[in-house]
Order: sequence, then structure tokens, then C-alpha cells
Amino acid sequence: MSKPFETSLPPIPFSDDDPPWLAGLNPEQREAVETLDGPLLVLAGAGTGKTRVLTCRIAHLLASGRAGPHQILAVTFTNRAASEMGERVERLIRRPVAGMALGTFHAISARWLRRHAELVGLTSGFTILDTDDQIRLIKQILEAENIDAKRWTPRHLAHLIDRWKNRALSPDEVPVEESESFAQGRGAALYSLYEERLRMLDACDFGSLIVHMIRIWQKHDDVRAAYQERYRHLLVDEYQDTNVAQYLWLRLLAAGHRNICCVGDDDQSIYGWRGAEVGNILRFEKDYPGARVIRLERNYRSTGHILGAASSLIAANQGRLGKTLWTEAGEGEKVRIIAAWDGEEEARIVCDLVEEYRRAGLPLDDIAILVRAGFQTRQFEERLIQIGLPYRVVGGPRFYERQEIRDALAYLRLIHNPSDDLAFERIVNVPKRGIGSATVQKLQRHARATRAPLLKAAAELSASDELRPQTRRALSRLVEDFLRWREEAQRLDHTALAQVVLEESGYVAMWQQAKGPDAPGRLENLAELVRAMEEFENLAGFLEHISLVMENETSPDEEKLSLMTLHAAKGLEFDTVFLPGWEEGVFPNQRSLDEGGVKALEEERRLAHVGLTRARRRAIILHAANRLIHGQWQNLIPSRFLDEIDPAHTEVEGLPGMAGGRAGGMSHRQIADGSARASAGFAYQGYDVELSRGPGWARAERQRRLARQAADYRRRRSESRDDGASAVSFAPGMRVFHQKFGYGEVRMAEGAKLVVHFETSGDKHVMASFVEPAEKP
DNA sequence: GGTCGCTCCGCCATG
DNA sequence: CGGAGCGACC
Repeated sequence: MSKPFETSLPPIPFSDDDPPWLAGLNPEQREAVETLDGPLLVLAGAGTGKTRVLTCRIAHLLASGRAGPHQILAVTFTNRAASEMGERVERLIRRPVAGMALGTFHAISARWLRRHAELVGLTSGFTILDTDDQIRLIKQILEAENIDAKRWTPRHLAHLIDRWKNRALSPDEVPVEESESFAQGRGAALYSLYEERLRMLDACDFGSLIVHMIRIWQKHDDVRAAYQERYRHLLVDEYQDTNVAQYLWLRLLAAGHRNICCVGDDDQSIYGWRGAEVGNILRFEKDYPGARVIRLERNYRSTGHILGAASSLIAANQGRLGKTLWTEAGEGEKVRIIAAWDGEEEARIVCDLVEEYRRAGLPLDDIAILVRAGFQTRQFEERLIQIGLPYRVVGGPRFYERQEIRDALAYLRLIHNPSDDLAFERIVNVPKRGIGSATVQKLQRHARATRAPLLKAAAELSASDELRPQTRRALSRLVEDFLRWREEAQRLDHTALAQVVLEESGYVAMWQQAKGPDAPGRLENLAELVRAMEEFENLAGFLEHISLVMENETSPDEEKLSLMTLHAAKGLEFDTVFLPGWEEGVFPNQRSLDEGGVKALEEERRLAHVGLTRARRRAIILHAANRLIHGQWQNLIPSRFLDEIDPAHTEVEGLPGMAGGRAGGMSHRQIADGSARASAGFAYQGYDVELSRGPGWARAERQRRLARQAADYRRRRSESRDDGASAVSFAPGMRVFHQKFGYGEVRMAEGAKLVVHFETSGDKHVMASFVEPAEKP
């Protein structure tokens, strides 16, 4: 994987007396480390020693006695960056740092929010919902609100809500025109309902973690003052990726002492799609008058040609703060550009080269394949498995996203937080207990009527005559199980509890009996889950970790080739980097362009720049002429980015064995100057159309979507439904009607529980939410 | 209420 | 092409 770059540092320009955290820094780096008071912005280009500045600065703060560990707050974007920073600081000062707040915005916010949960209507044991839970919850809301989930997808609303939270907008602050864009102007109202549901579930999504802390600090001066007082030195990594909410979060914290050091690079801002505001970095000096700005431009990572290629590419962007990277390393190898006939051949070329380099002595750890989108890894995985090269997919599907892990977690979540309805729904019939969707609907109806969590509704219904005896038995057994597990949670250690729960619920047995080839692996994952729990003090700590921090654990011992998205590669470096899939529509990505226009194109270009600058010595770009997309073969033309790279730094190669040296067509340049006209493969006439409207598949998909929406719209009827949530109170003597038992008279009423004497079936225990008042005959 | 098989959707990146 | 979701049938 990535290696720290100390090895390639120049001779130490300072005296031998310098401590390790000051030794070997260049003048700009040293200034950034030693400027401890007041606001400081470090504009650090790729490979200029950004992490080094941050870690040395922390070491300097500690060693100089300017701050104790508990007074330092260091925020990063990924858990990986946080742990790397922690390790490097400890290596520098040669002792463990305890008490320092170091982590992602989300992890730090979650920890703090637990202390003040009651201020925003939560308990300290609140659940953190991930995207999957979030979408399931929204889907339920859309259903309850009778909104056609085909026309207005839960995903879409989840996306909107996310964007609003990224800007720290509460439902009443959502601009009208944005609310208009969903379900005929109901966007903000649905957002509000969603927030209400979150509170009822005692839950929080990722965005809320940040927004809740902002609200708390805004409303409670004493709390804000305490945090400002305690964290006297703030350090922020990847400042260009902060969104408005995170920006406000930082500003509130820094308001008193203004000791805030932000490190970032506008040319590496690649998270605009999730609300990052490059504006934050551009306006730093305005926000913090008198701020120092230090530029780090000396690159210690890459050779000249790679740097030249990356610089010429990024120069096509407008509105940069502007940095000129330079290096004292030699020119090195030119960036190779290779054409392939199709995706399969592209994978073969890459793998052949990997083997070649490996034979030449290059460790696999020093090689990476960086793709634009996650699904592109598949063709490479297939090929790598075929030839038996060990590889790791960084940031692929996470451990806790697996079905069996999510199921097991749902059990634990529900024990920890009995209002976690999403967890309840997930496991109520897993393993199969004979509690099907009809029963769950009854539970939901009752829960809604009594404004109680599903588990409580289940307890009540299972003590009534509402359900068939068989279902009733199954449900009451489940309820009893949870009551018992909750008790056991008090005295059992959390790993033991997990084992008990997985056994007694029949969940382990379910997989033991499963015939599928993946069943053994799932059991292994469950064992791994229990093992992972051992590292935590309690269930709460573990649940927090798994939703916010847990990475995909792969044995780090074996030497492996890395396969990941460009986004996941930020902050890493490799000797040799392969950049496949540089075609119009793929990279730059068509959907991104459709949504974001020029701004999005610039972000794609920054992404390309990030990709190139990951390489120390060698970068190889590939593009294919044909690709199977959506199950359809498409002709593709090389990415415009290839034209933007100064040809002085590149070496364009044909495909071995093909006449004219070109695979399946031509270079972007050939097309641009018209020399492609004679080539077969695709119609040049269609070129402009394809470019402006995107590849055929994107167009076809849009048309399908429009047709679908029109059909859905025509189908829409004014179907009104009863949701049975009437709040009628019943008293003895009242005549009532029940769907299953017919007419009867109330004998006893105790809150939601009734005893009714029915004409046909005698006395029954029923729930108030299942009966309606009836006229006397 | 469970299961099989069909249809139809989606493939952009994250904590 | 692959997975989710739904409807028909057991």
C-alpha cells in the first residue's frame, strides 16, 4: 500500500539539533508546523507533504507544551486518514497519544452527541442509521403518505434530504423551489416527517450527527463555550472537501481562540456531489481575517513527466487558487496511453503488465488499478482470479453491509434500543417464524395508533386475541426472547450476549441448515463479528464503531495488488498506477456531466488529476473502443482528458499486433482533426450528437425513465386509504365493530387494551386500534 | 404464509 | 448482465 515518503526526502537543511518533528522539513513546511497561533491555511498540492505537516504540527504542539492531547482536535474525512495520522504522531513522539480528539467529523460528532442527546430529543443510546436504513425508512414514509414510490423514488428523496443536511438546513429552511422538486412540492414536508420518525426511532442519520451538534452549540451557549474552551487547537485535513454543515461546525468551535489550521488542495476537491464546497477553502481568508496562507508546491512523490502530465491536465480548469508543483526528481518515464479493443482486452493488458513489473522485482503492494466507478473493478477481478494474482479491493462492500452481519446487528441494535423499528422489521421473521407481512402490517398499524415502537406493539398484540393462535405464539416467543436478552445484557459481557442471541434466536441454525455454497462463509463472518466485538468495552461502543468506523478487514500480511475507485485512492500513493476506462461517458462520467455541467466536468478533471498524482514513478492510462454497458455493447471514444495532457509527457501506444497500431478505432486527437472519418467502427457524423447528448445507453435510459414516469402518472388514481390512526377512546358499554370478530360490546377498557364481548365469539382481548365505534342496532 | 420464477430496473463516487 | 421486487401458485 502507500508508503510514507520520508525515504525520498532531501537532505536535512536544518541543524542536527532539531527534534524529529522539525527535522527535514522544507522552509514552507516548517513555517506551517511552527505557526501555532491564529488561523492558518495550508494549500498543499498533491505529494507535497500535507500529512507530514499535520502530524509534525501535532507533535510540535504537544512537545512544546502549547497544548495537552485533550486540547487538540484533529478532523479528517476518512477513518483511514485518522488512524494513519494517529500512528504517525505516535511514531514521531515515541509514545501513545491518549485523549486527543482524532477522527472523522461523523465519529467525533457521534461521540459528543451522545453526551447531549437529550437536547435534541434523543437518548444517549440512539441508533445511527446507514444509507440502507435511511432509504427503508423513507420508503415507509412515502407509502404512508400515499406517494407513488415509482415516480418519486425513496433514493431520490434520501438524496435530497442528504443535500439539505449537508447545508445544515432544517425542514422549514428548505428553499421553496427545492421542495417543489419532489412530489408536487411536498419535499420539505416529507423531510419534516422523516425527522419526526427519526426522533421516534431514537435514531440519527449521518447528516444529523453534524447538524445536531451545530444546533446544540447555537442554542446552548454554555455547551458551546465548554467545547470552545476545551479544544484550543483545531486541525482540519482535506479542507476542500468540507460541506456547509461541517464548515459551520468548525466555525462555531473555532470562534473564540481562532487557532484553526486547515490543510487542503482545491485541485483535489472531488466531493462536490456530496455537498463539498470548494468555496470554503476559497473564502478562508475572509472568514478568518488575518489568516496566514502557506503554499506547499514542492512535490516529493512523483517524477517529472507524471507531474507535468497532471499539471497540464488540471490547467484546463478555471477558478483555481493556483499552485505550481515542482520536483527535483528526474523526468522519469513518460505517461503511457494504451488503446484496447474492449474491456476484456483492457484487463488483459493491465494484468500482463502487472506480471511483467512483478517479474522485474516490483512488489505488488506498489501497484494499483484506479477506476472511476466501483462496478468497473469486476472485469479486473475476473481476470486477476483467472491468472491467480492476489489483489485487494479497497473500499468495496463493507463487512457490515453483508446480509448476515446486518441481521445479527439488527438483533443487537434492538436489544440496545427497543425503539429501533427498522431493526425489528429486519429480523422479525428471520429466521422464519411464521410472522409474515400481514402480521407485520397489523403490528405497524397498532404501533402507529398508539405511537409506540413495534416491539411494544408486538408485546401488546401477542397478549391479545387479535392474531391467529399460531402467529400469536410465535410473536410472543419473540417478545419474550427480547425481554430475556435485555435482562441478560445487564449481566452478560457483550460478546457472550451476542453468542447467546445468535444461538437462541435460531439465526446460526438457519445458516447451518442452509444449503447454499455461501452458507459456511456467512457463519464464518458471524464468528468474525463476535471476535471483533471483543475489542470493545460494551455493546454501545461496538455499535458505534461498526456503523461509523469499521473498515473492511483484509489480511494485511500478504502482498497484494490494490484495486479501488479514484475517490478511495485519494491520499494514497503507489509506484505504478493503472488508470483504465478513460473514455467519454465513462470518464468523464456522463451522468455527472448531465447533472452538473461545467462544474461537474471540472470535478471530473480534478479526479483525473488525483489519479495521475497517485503515481510515484509510472502511470499507465488505458481506454477501450468497445464496452458492455447495461448488457449492451457500446462504441466509445477516448476521453477528452487525453487531449488535455501535454503530449510532451505522454507516449501513445498502439495495440501490439494491430495494423496501424490502433485498437478498435482511433485516438481522441484523430477524431478531433477529422482523420477518423475513414475509420470503421462508428459514424463520425454522429460524433457531435453523441458528445452533447451522451452515449446511446445514457440516452436510452433517460427515455425509458420518462416513459415509465408517464405511465405511472396515467396510472395514478385518487386512492384514499384509511390508516386507522384515529384516536377514539372506548368505554365500557360502547358498541364496536371489529374486522375479524364482528359486532360486540366493550366490557373493559384499559388504555389501548379492551375486553369486548362479541355477538358471535364471546369475550376477546382486542386492541383499541383494531375496532371502530358502531351504531346501536 | 412461503417459494419459485418472471419482469424490470440500474451503473457514480462516501461517512 | 445481475439483483430486487412482485405476482402466481403451493
